[in-house]
Amino acid sequence: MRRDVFQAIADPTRREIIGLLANNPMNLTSVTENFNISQPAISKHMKILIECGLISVEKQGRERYCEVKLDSLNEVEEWLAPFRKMWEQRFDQLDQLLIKMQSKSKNEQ
Amino acid sequence: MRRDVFQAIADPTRREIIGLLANNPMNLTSVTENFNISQPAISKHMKILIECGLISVEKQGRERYCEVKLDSLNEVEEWLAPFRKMWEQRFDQLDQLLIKMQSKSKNEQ
DNA sequence: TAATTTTATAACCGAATAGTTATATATTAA
DNA sequence: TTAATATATAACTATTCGGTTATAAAATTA
Repeated sequence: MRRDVFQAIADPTRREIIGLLANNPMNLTSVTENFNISQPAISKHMKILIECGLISVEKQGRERYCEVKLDSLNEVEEWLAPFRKMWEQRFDQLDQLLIKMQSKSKNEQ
Repeated sequence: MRRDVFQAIADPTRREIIGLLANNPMNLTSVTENFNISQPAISKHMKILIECGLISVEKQGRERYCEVKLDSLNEVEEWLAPFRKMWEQRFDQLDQLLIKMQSKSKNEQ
């Protein structure tokens, strides 16, 4: 079973759970109340999120408080970084081209 | 069938394909040579990548030249952005705490 | 102690995923 | 024209995914 951050955030419900918990940590029942799926389904999503370090759980009596571990998203961040750099570079090149074209048209006036 | 960028980059082979093509565009056969899976398997991955705008294909004779569309990764970037912000904020708070603690220990000397 | 609440787990189901092999269809080269 | 090359597609398979219901276990409340 592949179990990594990329696979974890592929599911829209899990992305929502992350967003929900980033704002305020809460227990599993509260998380469940925010969705139209059963508690076991949420438990399963949680298991995946926990297994790849996206969420941590603290036992408090019979409840389990769930919290997002934001730094675990770093793996995605790092994969994305070089592409963002290339993308920005392209924009810079486009900018320079536009500047060149503008100064050229000025000279022609 | 869900088909979005998050699901597309969930597969490690597809992430590799994106990385490969970001460096230099190439045809499907060349992409295939970089992996230990069959040509139809690569074709299927390509279909998914094309369908969610991560890759564009240009027909050139019997070959198909494949190119990454970097801006399509923006969806991931945008989802990640607020979390990165929160994450940085936490570091800032930690920094401020450390500064406070340092100045306090200085006063105590 | 009995009832309630919170969570986990088992067993199941249909659909999706990631691969395979075989084959068809263009296009190019001999 | 025939052979070779590049790609697409069909049919199949095993596994995973995302959900369900039923039930168990642990902790809390009445």
